[in-house]
Amino acid sequence: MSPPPPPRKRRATITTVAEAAGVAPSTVSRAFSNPGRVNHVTREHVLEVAARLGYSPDPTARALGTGRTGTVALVVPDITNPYFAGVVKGAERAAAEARLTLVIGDSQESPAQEERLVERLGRAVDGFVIMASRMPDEALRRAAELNPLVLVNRAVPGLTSVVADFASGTRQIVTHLASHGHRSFVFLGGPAESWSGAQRWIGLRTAAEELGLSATRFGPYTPTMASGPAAADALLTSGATAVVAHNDVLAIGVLRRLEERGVRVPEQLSVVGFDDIFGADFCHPPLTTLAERTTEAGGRAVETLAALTRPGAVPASPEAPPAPVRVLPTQLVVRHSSGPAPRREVTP
Amino acid sequence: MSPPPPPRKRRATITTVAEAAGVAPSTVSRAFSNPGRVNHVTREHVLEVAARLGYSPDPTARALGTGRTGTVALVVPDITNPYFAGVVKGAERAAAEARLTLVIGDSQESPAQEERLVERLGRAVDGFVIMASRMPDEALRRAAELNPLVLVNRAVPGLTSVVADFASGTRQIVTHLASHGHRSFVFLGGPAESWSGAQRWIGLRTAAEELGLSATRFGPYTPTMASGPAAADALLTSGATAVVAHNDVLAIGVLRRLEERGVRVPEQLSVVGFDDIFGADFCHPPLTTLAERTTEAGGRAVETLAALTRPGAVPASPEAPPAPVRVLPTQLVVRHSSGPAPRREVTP
DNA sequence: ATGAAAGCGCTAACAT
DNA sequence: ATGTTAGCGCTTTCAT
Repeated sequence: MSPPPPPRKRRATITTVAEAAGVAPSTVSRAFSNPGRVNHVTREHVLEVAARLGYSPDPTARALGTGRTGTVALVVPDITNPYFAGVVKGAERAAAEARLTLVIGDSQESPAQEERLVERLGRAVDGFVIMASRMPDEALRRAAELNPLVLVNRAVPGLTSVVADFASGTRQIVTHLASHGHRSFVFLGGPAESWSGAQRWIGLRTAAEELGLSATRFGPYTPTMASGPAAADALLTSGATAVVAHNDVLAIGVLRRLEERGVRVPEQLSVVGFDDIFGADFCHPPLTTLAERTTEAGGRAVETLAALTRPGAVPASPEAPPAPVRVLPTQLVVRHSSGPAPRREVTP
Repeated sequence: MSPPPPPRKRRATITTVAEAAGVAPSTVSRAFSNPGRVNHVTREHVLEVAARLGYSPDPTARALGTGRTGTVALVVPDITNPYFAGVVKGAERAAAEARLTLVIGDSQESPAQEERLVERLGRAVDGFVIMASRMPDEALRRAAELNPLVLVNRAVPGLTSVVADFASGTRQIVTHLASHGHRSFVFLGGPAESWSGAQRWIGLRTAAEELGLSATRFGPYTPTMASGPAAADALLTSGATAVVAHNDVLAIGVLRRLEERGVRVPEQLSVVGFDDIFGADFCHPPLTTLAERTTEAGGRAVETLAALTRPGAVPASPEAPPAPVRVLPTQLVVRHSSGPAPRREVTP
């Protein structure tokens, strides 16, 4: 009944290798981390012995001395959300290029869990890229004092970040709707802690005002498909002709519910999402949505982080210049979930 | 132009705290990791000082001594594949229950990258759960000698694992097809290194034989939507009436291509997938697919791992009993992508 | 109950 | 070019 005990082997250490090779531990160390400062032939020899013993340097022990681990962490609010796939891919590519190991942490949409993760991983990694952080500004600033850190889709004064151009994106959405004769729309809001959610709403409202539409916010809703029915039902009582959802998974959940309830999209109701996730192009009908350059965002974020963690970088400087925030373009992908506003019954 | 230097703060160490609290470092250590072996009031005091200084023990340094880090790694072949979402969720729940931190590594479908990851993370975590490993048996065995390790959807003699019941699952699929009058089907194979891919094909072929159908394998195909067109086109030339794809994302890719080419599903062709991923229920038509208990698999895997990594566990025992493999049931979810075989032109 | 000291695996001066 | 030594932050005997 007890788990089987596969025999565990003791790993070779630098001392083991040193003895077996007849050299000092420091020579072994150099052979691995400072080639060029050791004779070529002894290096060969050491490496060979090490290989035979199955030795490889312990990054943990190394880190204790140097403070550098060669690992960076990407933390996301919900790895289950296909939205983050692009960020992960981009981050992986950039990490590989910078010869960094990437680990992923999932905060499960919980600010507390996110803090715990950052706290816990802080000593084990060289830095963080935090995607769509739910942590309060203050906590983020504190974290940034302990570890290099770059934010994606979250801006905090003083911290470096890469964000999508929501101002432009939301304007594209509202313009699209207006051009189809919609006079108003409702926004299905996401989590209260979501910075990008806030940006989306601000942008939407501003654009609506400029274009003379009226905008109403519903929610907040958890951005999962399971929230679709509640959101859709709320929507239906409002008589809206168009709806913009916090993100695509919520939008798809809404779409499903509308279909269940016999509401035709886009004939009776237009729906627009954010993110252009896996599935947005094959749901029914295919979803009009604002696409971000997530892969690029992930890549740029770890590139920036890599620069921040490179040896020479970042001695404590009291008078730091404002951290740069890099803005990435967004693009509205028009599919079939949005179209002309339904005609009103007008008495002639 | 250079990245902004946010001033970095030095973390408090056990010594800092000891001095500030007027006790020895060992007392601080005990206050954190061995309460009960320190006077209650001094403990309170130490903890308070530590909090004031923002101190928390460095898991890395701790690991150097104890060999335990409180972290486990989940490695997956492609975090981008929605299939893994369930495993991740289950693993997270179980990790939280066992008070373990979970990090995720993505091997990007590369056996080499997977090995590198395991090698690199080996010292930084207490153990691994490796999902759908692409590594050769031998490499896996070697890894298991260095770290506790449990496999998901991969069986290697001697190693502990949790796997889906593909024998039953594939029989369900073939029975479903046979009951609809299909006399043959083609299997769109996945990556050559995929153990579960192999199991799927073996099961399919066996069941087909028993039920008197004929089965043909195509591929291998990369299990992404991008492979859909090639797979679908190959399929079309074969005149098959039914197709079983390596997984859902490939199946959905095929579905899209078929729609493009005007092939009606399921009237002209039935398609079945594996995994029941996000999207399988809202693609067009909704996909018939074999559902696994991925969340349970992820949960059980880290539970098992947690048991394996618990202090007392697993001293090197030479004569280990065969490791248990736990089999989880599978269930065919019939949706609208599969149905009766098209009638053949039969001359009477 | 607490302190002192050794050591975990490695790197980085400092010697030689 | 290589060996010696002193830590890195923590846990853990062993004393007291």
